[in-house]
Amino acid sequence: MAKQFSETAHIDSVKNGIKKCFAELDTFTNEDIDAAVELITIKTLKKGEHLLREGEVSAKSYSIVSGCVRQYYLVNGEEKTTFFYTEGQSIFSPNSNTERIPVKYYLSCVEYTTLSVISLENQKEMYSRFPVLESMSRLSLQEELHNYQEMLATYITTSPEERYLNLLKFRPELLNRVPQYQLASYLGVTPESLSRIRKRILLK
Amino acid sequence: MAKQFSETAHIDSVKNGIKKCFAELDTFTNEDIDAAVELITIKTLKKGEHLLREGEVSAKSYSIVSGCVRQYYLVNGEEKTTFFYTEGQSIFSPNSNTERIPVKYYLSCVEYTTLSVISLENQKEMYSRFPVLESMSRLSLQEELHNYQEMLATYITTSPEERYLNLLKFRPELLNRVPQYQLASYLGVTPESLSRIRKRILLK
DNA sequence: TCTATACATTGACTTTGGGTAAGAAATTAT
DNA sequence: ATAATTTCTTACCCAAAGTCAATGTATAGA
Repeated sequence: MAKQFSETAHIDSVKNGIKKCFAELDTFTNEDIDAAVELITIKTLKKGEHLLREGEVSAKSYSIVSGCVRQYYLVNGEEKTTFFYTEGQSIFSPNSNTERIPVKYYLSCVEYTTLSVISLENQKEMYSRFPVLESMSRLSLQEELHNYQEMLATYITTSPEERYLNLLKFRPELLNRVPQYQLASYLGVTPESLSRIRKRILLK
Repeated sequence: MAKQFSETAHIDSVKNGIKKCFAELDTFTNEDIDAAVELITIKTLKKGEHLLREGEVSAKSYSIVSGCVRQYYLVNGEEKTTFFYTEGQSIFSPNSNTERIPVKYYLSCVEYTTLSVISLENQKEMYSRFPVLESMSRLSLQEELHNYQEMLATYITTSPEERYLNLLKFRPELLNRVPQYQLASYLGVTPESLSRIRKRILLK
């Protein structure tokens, strides 16, 4: 990823990828697809750059094409990580979007990240033009709610060590992509404790 | 709540209460309201009775009129409480409803509880007849998602003691309604630890 | 390539929570 | 009202996690 990497070429190829996704639904004509993709923009962010900061109002929905975005809160000077978004996951702040309420968290890139972005206005337009997409999004809203219900339940019912083992099982890629101190705060422990947990597990 | 308590009278008064709620929206005629309320049933449950058990498929949505419902998981013999629903809150299992997937948790009444119930079919009918209600429900779905995002974040970023203090601040009624061992598992600790936490706080 | 910085591990010590068991207090049922 | 049961508290000891400080190890920048 040095001299010969062209951002514009990258973005074009991403847009083509999205068109292919639409094509697979095969309810759309080519013109439909072009029109829909017109409503989307592609955004790339370098490692460490922020997508959103505490106090800002979100007026967009994102979907991760490649890379990793971390959600964290700043609680008296400390970053408390609450989520990692990776390929295929979408990011939106339900009530900030609809009610113009500032968010309380940060969204920061763990690595070079490519996102598809759609503004609220364009989203409305897209839904009114392609109602299928709206029902799809309602379904994914429901699924997302269900996911969060389960995540909360899992968090309440497990110890840090179990959470680390769950991470190993269900999102092993994260371990190689994310610095340990961020994983630690995601698991609800200090980096020192995570280090000890890892040691304990190795000894078994 | 003894001899002179009449269940049917209670249910009638609850239905009237609901009609008044609809009336306040004032987009409905009286016939509309009657028709809508026809689609709803009222259910009462005694303390300790279950609304839903692990393995069952939920085909209904509930809203608490009065009382308190506890959600818990059974993890190798232990009840792990993950939520308390009280007056005004609604209970539904997004993906069990739409995908017919069995739920993994229990819903049990902490005290005598009155619920309004609507089946999925009736819900569809209600939405097609009164589209306002559908957009309202989509909004509340979003809000619910936002709530869960915040709850997860809060849970990750706080200690059991802080969570207890938060409960004191934001849901103090729960402390008098819910037995401590259930609160304890909701806070992610044993009853003994909650007892110690309470003592520690008193000493400050 | 070397250096500065960030990140990870380890150790000593403190605090907090878990496990068990016993007894006190409060509820519930008879 | 009394007995039975459930719930809550306390005490003990142990394990796990927090804190602080020191030491390695990686990484990124100059």
